[in-house]
Amino acid sequence: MPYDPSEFPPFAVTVDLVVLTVRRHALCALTVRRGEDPYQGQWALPGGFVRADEDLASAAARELAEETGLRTQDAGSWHAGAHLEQLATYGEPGRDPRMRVVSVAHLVLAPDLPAPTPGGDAGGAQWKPAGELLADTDTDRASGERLAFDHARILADGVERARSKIEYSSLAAAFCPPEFTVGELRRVYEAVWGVSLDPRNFHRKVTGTPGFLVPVGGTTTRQGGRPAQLFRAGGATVLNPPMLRPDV
Amino acid sequence: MPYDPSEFPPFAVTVDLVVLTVRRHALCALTVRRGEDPYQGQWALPGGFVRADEDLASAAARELAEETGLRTQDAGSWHAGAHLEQLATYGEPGRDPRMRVVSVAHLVLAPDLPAPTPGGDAGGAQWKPAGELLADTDTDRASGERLAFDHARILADGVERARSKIEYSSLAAAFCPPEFTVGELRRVYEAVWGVSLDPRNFHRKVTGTPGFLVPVGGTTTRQGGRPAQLFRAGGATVLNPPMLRPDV
DNA sequence: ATAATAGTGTCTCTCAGACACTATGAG
DNA sequence: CTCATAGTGTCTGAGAGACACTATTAT
Repeated sequence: MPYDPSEFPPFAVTVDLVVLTVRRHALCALTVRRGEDPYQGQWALPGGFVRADEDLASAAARELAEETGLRTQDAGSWHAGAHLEQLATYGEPGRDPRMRVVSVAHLVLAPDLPAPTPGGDAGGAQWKPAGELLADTDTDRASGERLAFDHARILADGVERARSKIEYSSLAAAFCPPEFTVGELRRVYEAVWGVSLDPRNFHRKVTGTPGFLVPVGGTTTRQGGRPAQLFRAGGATVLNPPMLRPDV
Repeated sequence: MPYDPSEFPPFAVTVDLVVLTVRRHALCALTVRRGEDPYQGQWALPGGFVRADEDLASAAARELAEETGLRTQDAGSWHAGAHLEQLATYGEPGRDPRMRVVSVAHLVLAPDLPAPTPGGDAGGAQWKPAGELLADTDTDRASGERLAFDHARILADGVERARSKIEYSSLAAAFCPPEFTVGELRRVYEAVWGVSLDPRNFHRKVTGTPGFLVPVGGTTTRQGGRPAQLFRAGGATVLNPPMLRPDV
C-alpha cells in the first residue's frame, strides 16, 4: 500500500558530486579529504546533506558553490557556467556504517579552473585524474588512495555518463571556456574518451553539425601553430548525427 | 562540511515505478487508483516506502511483484523476466503535501501480461496508454484523468528513457515474450516511438546486428501471413550500430 | 628553414532508406 | 483467386574514415 507517511523508516538524504574537468589532457575529478571517521584521511567526493526546504538540484548547486565557487546556469547565459545534472541515487543499506544514508549523486561538467585547488571550507580539495581514482583495487593501489564509501562506483558511473553524453549532445563544450577552438574541443573528446581523433575529420564533423558551434569572430594562437578560429557553444543540445566514438 | 549524520532533516524515501508494456500496438503504463488523500480517487504510479534494511532496487522489485506478480531477473535467465533500472530521483520539497518525500523512480519494461488487470493488493490497477496519460493538461483532459503528485513528469521521463534506450540497446526485446518474431519486435519499436518502420529494412537491420537476435528454430503464424521465424534475445546489450529513429 | 597546428579537398566503403520482387500461409 | 505478412535483392545518397595538400603562425 503506497504512501502512508505516518510510519516510515528514518533516512538521511545527501547529495554527492562527481565534478569532472579536463586538465592537461586528462579527465580529472574533484576530491576532498575527509576530516573525520569513517574513512578519515581518505579522499571522497564532495557532498553534503539536503536541507529541509531545498530541492535536490539546489542542494547540489549549493554544495558545488561551497566547494569550488563554480556557478551553474541552468537557464540562459552560458558564461563559464558548469553543467549540472542528476546522475543516480545510491541507497544500499550498509554504504555508510553509521546510519541509513541515501545519496543522490549529481554530475558536473566544468571548464578547467584557474585555481588548481579550489578554496572550499573543506580541508583539502584536489583535482585527481579519473584514471588513477578508478584503477583496479586488485593492483597496486595504496588503500589511502581509494575513495571512501562507494564513491569509486559513483565516480565510475559519472565518468561513463560523461563519456556517452558527449557522443550525442553538445555537452563537451561544457568542459571548455566560453570561447574555444576546434582543437581545444577535440582535446576534450580525446581526454574523456581516451582515444586519438583525426584532427581533419573532427574539424569537418563539428563545424558541419548545425547548432553545435557558433563562430565568434576572433582567432587565437594559444595552442601554437596557425591561429585558430574561436567558437562558442551553439544552441543545439542534441547532436544529429552524433559524434562517433572509435572502435566501440 | 559533508556527512555529519548526528543532525539531519527527516526524509521519507519511496520508490515509484514506471512500468511500461506494449498492448495492442500502444505503449501503456501501469497505474493504480489512490484510495486515500491526497489525490484520492486519482490514478498514480505504483510505489511504496523503502524498508529500513532494503536496497533501492530490491524495494522496486518487491513493489513490482506485489502489484503485478512480475519477477525481474537482473542476472542470467531471461525467461519472461522484466527489465528494471533506476530512472531518476524526485525530491522537490512540496511534491507530497504531507511531508518531505524523496522518491527514487524506477523504470520497468515488461512483456504484455496475459491478465489485463494485474491483481495487486492496491485497489484497482490498470494499464493505460501513455499517450493519454501524458496529453496536455491544457487541452480537454478531465482532472480526474491526470496522474497524482508529480507522476506525470516521472512517467514522461520514463517514456523518454525507454524511447532512447531501445535505440542503442537491445532492451526492446524486454517488451516481447521469450520467443518472438521480427515483426513483433518491429511493432514494439513502432509503438514506443510512435512511427512506422519499413518492414524490409527493419528485418535486414536487426538480423544483421550481431548478438541482437538468436534464431530459436521454430516458426509461428500468430500474426497471419507467411510463417515467421522465432528468435530470442541475444547476449548483446549495446547495439552497434544503433537503431535509428526516423526524422529526429 | 623546421615544427606545429589549422583547415580543405577527395577518395572509398559502409550503411540507411526506398522499393521491386519472391515466399508462404489463411480465407 | 486475394490478402496479409515474411524475407531477399538492388539501387542511391549521405556520411565516416583515411589521408594528400595548403595555410599561417613561432622559433
